[in-house]
Amino acid sequence: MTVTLADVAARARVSPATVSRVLNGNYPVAASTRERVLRAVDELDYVLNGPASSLAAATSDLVGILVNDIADPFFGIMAGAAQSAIGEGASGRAGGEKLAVVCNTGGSPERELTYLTLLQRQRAAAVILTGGSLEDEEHMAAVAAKLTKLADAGTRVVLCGRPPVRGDASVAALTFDNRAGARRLTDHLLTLGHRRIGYVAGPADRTTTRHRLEGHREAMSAAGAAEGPTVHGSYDRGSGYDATLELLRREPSLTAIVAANDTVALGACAALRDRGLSIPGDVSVAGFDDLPFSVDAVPALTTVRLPLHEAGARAGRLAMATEEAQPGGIATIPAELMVRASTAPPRG
Amino acid sequence: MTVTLADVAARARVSPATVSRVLNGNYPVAASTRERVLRAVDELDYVLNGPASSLAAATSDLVGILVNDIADPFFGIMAGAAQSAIGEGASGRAGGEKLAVVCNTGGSPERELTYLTLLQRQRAAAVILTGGSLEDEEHMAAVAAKLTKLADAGTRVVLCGRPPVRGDASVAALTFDNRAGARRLTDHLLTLGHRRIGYVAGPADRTTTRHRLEGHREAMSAAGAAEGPTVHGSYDRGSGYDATLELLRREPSLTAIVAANDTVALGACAALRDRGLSIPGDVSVAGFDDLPFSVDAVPALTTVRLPLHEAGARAGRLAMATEEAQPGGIATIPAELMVRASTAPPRG
DNA sequence: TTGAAAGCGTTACCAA
DNA sequence: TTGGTAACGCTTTCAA
Repeated sequence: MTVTLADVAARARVSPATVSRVLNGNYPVAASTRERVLRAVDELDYVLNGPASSLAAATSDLVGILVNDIADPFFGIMAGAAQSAIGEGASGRAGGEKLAVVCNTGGSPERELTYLTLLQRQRAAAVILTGGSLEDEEHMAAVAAKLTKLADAGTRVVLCGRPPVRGDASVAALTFDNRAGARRLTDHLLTLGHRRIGYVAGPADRTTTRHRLEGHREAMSAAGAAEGPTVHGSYDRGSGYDATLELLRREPSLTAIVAANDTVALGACAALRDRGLSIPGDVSVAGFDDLPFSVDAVPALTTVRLPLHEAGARAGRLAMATEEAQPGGIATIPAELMVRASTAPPRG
Repeated sequence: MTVTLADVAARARVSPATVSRVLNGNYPVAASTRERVLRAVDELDYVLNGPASSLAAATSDLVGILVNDIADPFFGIMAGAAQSAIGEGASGRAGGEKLAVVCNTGGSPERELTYLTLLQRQRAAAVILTGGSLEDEEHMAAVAAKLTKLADAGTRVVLCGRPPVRGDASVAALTFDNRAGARRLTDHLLTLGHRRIGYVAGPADRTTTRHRLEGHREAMSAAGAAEGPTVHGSYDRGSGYDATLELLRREPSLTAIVAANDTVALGACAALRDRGLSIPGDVSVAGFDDLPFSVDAVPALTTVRLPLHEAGARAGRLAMATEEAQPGGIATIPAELMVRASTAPPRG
C-alpha cells in the first residue's frame, strides 16, 4: 500500500542503501544515480518513514520547545524565534528538516516531566526549556535527572530564561538578568521621585519571581526608600488586576506600581482605570518583558526590554549545535532598561 | 547502554510480548504479572522507544497543530484548548500520552506544506489546521491532496476555523461564521448611528479576510450606507496601525473603524491615540476575535466573540476521534456578537 | 561508487 | 493468559 524505500530502489534500479544515501546526502553518490533516484522518489511520491528512520539511526529530527503558557505572547515570541533558527540550520538527515514542536506545560511541574519523558521516548534531537522554573527541591532534582539522562542519550538540552542545572556540563543555559532588570526598572521610578511603590509579583515558588523581587528590593533599599507592599499572583492579567486592587487597599497612597511582567502590568492598568485613577498621572506602572502590545495598549508604561527574539533564536541555534554550541556553557543576556514611554513623576 | 524491552522482560521473567502488553494495556494480563513487569520497568528506569513502537504499530502518538502565528494569542488559545482535549482523551498506546506538537507556519504556504510532509513522515495520529487559508488555487489543491493522502494513511485531519476541503469526506471541518460575524459587528456600529465607517482588512488572499469583508459590506449596503474606505494589511498590530493612518488620510471624517481582528484593532487604537483622537469619543473601533487583553487594554472596543476555547477543544476531540468524530462532517460555530464595552455613537 | 545484509526495538499474529 | 517470532522500513558497516 504505502511506498517504501525498496520501491524507490527498484524503480531507480539501485539498492535501498543507495536511495538512503541520496536522501540523506551524507555519502558520495554519482550524479547520474542521484538524479535517477530523485526522479523515482518524485514519480512514486515517496515520503520517508520517520519512525523507521529514527529507529535505525537512533535519533529523530524532532526538537521540543517547552513553554509555560502557549497563550502568552512572551513564549510565543521565543518559541517562534527558536523555531526559525532551527529551520535555518537545516542540515540534518532526510532533507535536513527538523520538526520543532512546541509543548505547553501550563506551568505544571507534572506536565513538564511528562513532556520530557515523551520527548525522551521520541529520541528528540534537542529540547529547549523556556521561562522560569519552579523552585521546588524535589521537582528541580527530578528535572535535572531527566535532563542529564536526555543529554546522555544524545539529545541536546538548552535552557532559555531558566537557571542552569547545577553541576551538569552537558546542559547549555541562556539566562536573563532578572535581578538587574528589576533593579533598573525600580531605579527608574525612584529617579522620577517615586517613594511609595507597590510590587505585583509572580507565583511565590518561581525563580523569575524571586529574582525580580530581589532586584526590586535592592533598588529600594539602595535608595533608602521604605519597602512598599508586595502581592503575589500568577503571571496573568487577571492576577495583575486583583493584586493591584489589593495593593491599593493596603496602601492607598501608592504613586507607582512595578509588575512582574507586562501581562500583569496590563491587569494593573485595568484595575487603576476601574478605580478612576489616571495612568501615569495618579499612579505610574512599570513592567517586565517586551510584549508587542504593551506600547500601544498602555500609553505610559515603563518596560524592561528582554531581547526575546534574540534569545529564542540563540537557543534554537544552540540546540542545533552549530557555531555557538557550547554545552555546559552559561550565557547571560543582560537586562536592558528601555523607557518606552515617559512615566510621570509623583504628584504634589 | 540503553535499556530495552527485552531487558525489562528478562528482569521480570516474562516474554517481551508480555511487557509490551502491560505497557499498552490492550490485552488481558494477570495482575501479578503486570505488577512484576511494572516493577522491573521502574527499577530499570525504562523508557519506551517511540520510533520503534511507531514503526511496528504503523502509527505514532504525535498530534500536529498548525497555526499561522504562534505569537498571536488567538492561536495560542486554540492550540492550548486542543492540547487539553487531546490530553484528556489519553487512551492510546504506551501510557496513552499523546504528544501535541504546535507547528508555526507563519502564514507561509510553503511552510504549511513542509510541516504537513513532516507530520506525514512521522505518521502523525492526527493533524489540526487552524485559522484561515490562503486563497490560491494551486496551493489549496496541493494542501487538499496532502490532506487526502494523510487521511488515507490513517491520520485524522481536522480543519478548525478554515474552510472545508471540497469533496473530501475524510476531513472533518469546524468553521466560524466569519461573514455573519462581520455583519453583526458592522450592524452594531450602524445601529449606533455611524455612517462613515472604515475597514481594516487582513491580507487580500485569505479566506477569513474575504468572508469578513463581505459580511461588512452586506451590512453596509443593507443599511443603505455608502461603503467606506478599506485598507488591507497583515493580521498584526503594526499593520492595523498603518492601515488606520491610511484610512484617516483618505477619509478624515470617519467616525468608526472595523478591524479584521482584535490585534489589528489594538493597532488601530494606537494610531488614533497618536493622532490625538479619543476612543470612542471621536472614533469607535470594533474588532473580531476574542483576545484576552482586548477588554482591559481598549476600554471601548466592540468585539465579535469567537468561542475559541470551545472550538479548540472541539477540534482536539475531533482529532482524537472520540464522541464527536464525524469525518467529513462540517460543523459551523456561529459568530455571536458581544458588546464588551459600549462603543459610542458618532458626535454631532 | 555501489550492493548485500545485519541489525535497530516494538508490535502483533499464531500457538500453546 | 503467556511465549515465540515474523514483520515494520530504514541505516550502516563490510565487501566488492
